[in-house]
Amino acid sequence: MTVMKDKIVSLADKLIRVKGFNAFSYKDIADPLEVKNAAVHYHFPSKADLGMAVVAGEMERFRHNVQQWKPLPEDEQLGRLFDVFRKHCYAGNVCLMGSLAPDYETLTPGMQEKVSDMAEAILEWVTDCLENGRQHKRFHFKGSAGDRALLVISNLQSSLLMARVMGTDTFDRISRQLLEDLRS
Amino acid sequence: MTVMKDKIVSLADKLIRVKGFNAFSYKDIADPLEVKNAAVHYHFPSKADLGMAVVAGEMERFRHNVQQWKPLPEDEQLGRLFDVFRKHCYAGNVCLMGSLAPDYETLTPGMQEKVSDMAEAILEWVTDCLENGRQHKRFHFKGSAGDRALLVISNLQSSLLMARVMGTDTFDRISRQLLEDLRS
DNA sequence: CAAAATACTTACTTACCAGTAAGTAAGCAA
DNA sequence: TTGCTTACTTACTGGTAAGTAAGTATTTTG
Repeated sequence: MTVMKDKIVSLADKLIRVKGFNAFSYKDIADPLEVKNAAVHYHFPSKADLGMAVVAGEMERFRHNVQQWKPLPEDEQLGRLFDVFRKHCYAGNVCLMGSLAPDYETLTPGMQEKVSDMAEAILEWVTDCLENGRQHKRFHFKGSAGDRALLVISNLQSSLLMARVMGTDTFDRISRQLLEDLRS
Repeated sequence: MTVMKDKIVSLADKLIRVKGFNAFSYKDIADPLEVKNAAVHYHFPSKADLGMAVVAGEMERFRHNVQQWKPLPEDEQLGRLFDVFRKHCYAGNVCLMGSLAPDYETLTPGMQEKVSDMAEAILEWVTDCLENGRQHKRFHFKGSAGDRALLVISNLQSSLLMARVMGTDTFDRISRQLLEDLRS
């Protein structure tokens, strides 16, 4: 990936999180980077190509993160995931899933697949994290790890959405509660 | 409200839930109703006016519902709220908050206020429901009722989003877990 | 050194969007 | 029956959207 390509994806990522996929245009990317919209089309012929690159970038960061967290105890691993979301909250972002899921029906099949893959990858990781954490007595919860993981992800996702509407402390109230529930 | 006005709001409601506020146009409303887009502008001069009418309609339904649920025990009242969301899930809808929150930064101040009011009204009701339910020993949970209510709402909201990406049973897995947690 | 690939710009197209101005048919009201 | 209101239609505007074709400067490569 070239420098410009990186800049475009990074800006698109921010725009998707702040304005939503259908509310930003190539102009919103071209202007700040001081190029013409055709330059953006050169790197990403269609908006769906750009969207898929953004999702792919997020997936790569996620995989890199969980790899680095591996030596940590499970409760701390999950805490790191919460930290990622907390940073997004303070930056005024929502998560990619939270932004793209409402627009899901308007996305190309290619993008839908990428979004769906992302959801499954995160769910799988949280499920394993919870399952292992329970075995090591670091987490305590009823029901299956998979169901509990859905609950955790769903909370992380919409706490960012609610924080946007009701203020940033909404995120902290939800995530604190959630972590406390799991630890006791 | 005239018949046509009702039809427009009802169609707009569906479009917001399925495609998102920024992804539907006046044409999407005018065509199925077999009128011209100017007719829609006649009833709702700007798209924000239409959006606010949709939110107001949802608020009215919500107020009407909770009024009707009042005689029920609190756990059943909350169950009814879950039923409303479940029906949306099966209809392929997300909730209004789930759809409008990601687009929040692109909304007019007037719409932002309506969305914010809606969020607070729902939070207030769920908080009271949980608080009263706990006093009557029908709910059991740690922490404040307000924080717990945030968790409940956040789960309802994003379970609809996740259901869209991962399939409808996602909603049931999350909501079942959530209700069981509260009852025991 | 020539050819080819890279990374754009210029200039454009097609399509759609929200919104509006002006007109009209039907109904009601004094 | 005249005037006013309601509920539209017709016809349009200005703006913006995604996307493209053709050209150009720069770098890379055989």
